[in-house]
Parts: sequence; C-alpha cells; structure tokens
Amino acid sequence: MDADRIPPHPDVRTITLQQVLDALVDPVRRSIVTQLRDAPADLRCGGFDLPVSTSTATHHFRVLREAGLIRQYYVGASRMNTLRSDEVDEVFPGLLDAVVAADRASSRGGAPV
Amino acid sequence: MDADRIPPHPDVRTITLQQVLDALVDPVRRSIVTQLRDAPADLRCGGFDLPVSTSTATHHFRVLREAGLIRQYYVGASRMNTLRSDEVDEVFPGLLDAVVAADRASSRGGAPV
DNA sequence: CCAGAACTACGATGGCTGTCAAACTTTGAT
DNA sequence: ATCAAAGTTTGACAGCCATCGTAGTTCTGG
Repeated sequence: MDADRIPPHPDVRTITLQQVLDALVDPVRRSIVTQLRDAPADLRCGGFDLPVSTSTATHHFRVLREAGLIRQYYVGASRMNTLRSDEVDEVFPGLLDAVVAADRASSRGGAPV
Repeated sequence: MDADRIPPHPDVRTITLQQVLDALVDPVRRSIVTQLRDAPADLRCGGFDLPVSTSTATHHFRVLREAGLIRQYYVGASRMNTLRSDEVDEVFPGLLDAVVAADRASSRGGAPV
C-alpha cells in the first residue's frame, strides 16, 4: 500500500517551538512554506522552485515534516505536500502567518541595497 | 564619553528576517528576549538568568543587537538592554509577539510528556 | 591610587547541518 | 518486460556557530 511509504507525522501536541524555528530559519525551507501557502493546491516535491539538489530538497522536506509544519502523502510516484497551517496555529497562534508575511516583506521591496 | 563605548545599532529599515530568525532560533537568546519582555524596566547584561558563561552571553547580546532586536546603552559600568519591540513590529508585524507567546507556551505546560 | 565589578575581545574547539553525488526503490508508461 | 520519472537513503565533506577560558578595558568605591 501507499500508506506504508508515508513517513510518520508528529501529533500536533508534540510540536515544539524549537523544532518549528529550526525549520523556519533556513531560507530554502521558508521558501517551501511560502510557495505552499501561495499555491492553490498541494504540491509535489518536484513542483517547487528550489536552488538545491533533489537529495538536499528531500532533507528539507523531512525537517519540515518532523517539525509538524507539513503533511506528506503519496499520489502515485509523487509525494504531495500540504501546510498544516491550522494545526500549527492552534499550538502557536499567529506564528506561521507572521513568518510568512515577514518573508514576503523581505522578498519584495523590503530588501535593502 | 559613554557614547563611544556604545556599539552600533542597525537602522530599523536594514533589519532582515534572516537575521531576526537566526537570532530567535537560539534558546538562550530567546530567553533574553522573553526576560526583557517580562521585566518592568531595562536590564543590565548581568541581570539575566542565563545558563552560559559571561563571554558567551556577550556573544548572544551582540547577535541580538546586530539583528536589531535590542538596543544597548551604558549606565556606568553596566550595559543596559531594551527590546526594540515597536520598531521590529513596524517591519515584521506580529512576529515578535508570536514568538514570545509561543516561547511562553512551550515553557509552560505546553511541553509534551 | 587601587581593588574589584562588569563586560568585551580573542582564539580555540567541538558539534551540528546544509550540501552534493551515487546507488537504490517504487511507480507509471511504452 | 523495460525504461524513464520521482524521491529517498547513505556517506562524505565543508562551513558555521555556540561554547569556554583567558586576557584586557572601563567604571565605581574606598
């Protein structure tokens, strides 16, 4: 079954701030989160625009999953990704929103000379 | 003069999200921020309860200052610290609040079994 | 003027982690 | 059956950073 290939996801109650921040401090992972937030639907791993090799990308997806920020599931040979926005927001209200908004602010005109 | 001993502070416009997150990802530095938030007045460096040596603490204060999160000034031989909450909130609205609140939630009962 | 307090500056070190290439597994299409 | 596509896993490596001890600087109090 596909389920056997699905890696374990932490329960929302076991998510720690340290893990979440460790996950969000990396710009590549933050880019994954914002792309996921902007996307109209779930994205497969290969559907992201990332400046690293696929093996490195796999590593980043794992960190995000183990931090409880994304949920992954298989569709055929593709691994799909969803943001666990609501669950994260239950535990750390406003955190994800603030970081994503800040990331957009930094990406857009905000960046200094 | 005292002013000569005051290290440089970044303008609020040059603060980057990467620096802020790099600063907040360390638990010691996050503890400094929350202690500062809870304190009724500015605190001198030695007034914090930190699990590291003074030289390491100095390092953490410098990271926080260079990230634009705190402002430092001398009073006699003591270096005082203030949170630049309002300024940071202008650039990254809600971010500092969310992190501090999340930190408190993690510190209190939030910790899993 | 001197001793102590309060920090800072400077190496040095150890561990963590982001990165990649290569090999492997599973799925889907021909 | 075969082959390509999609990701993972493993192992190796380089760079960063939190930490400390020691030495140095500036202020305060006798």
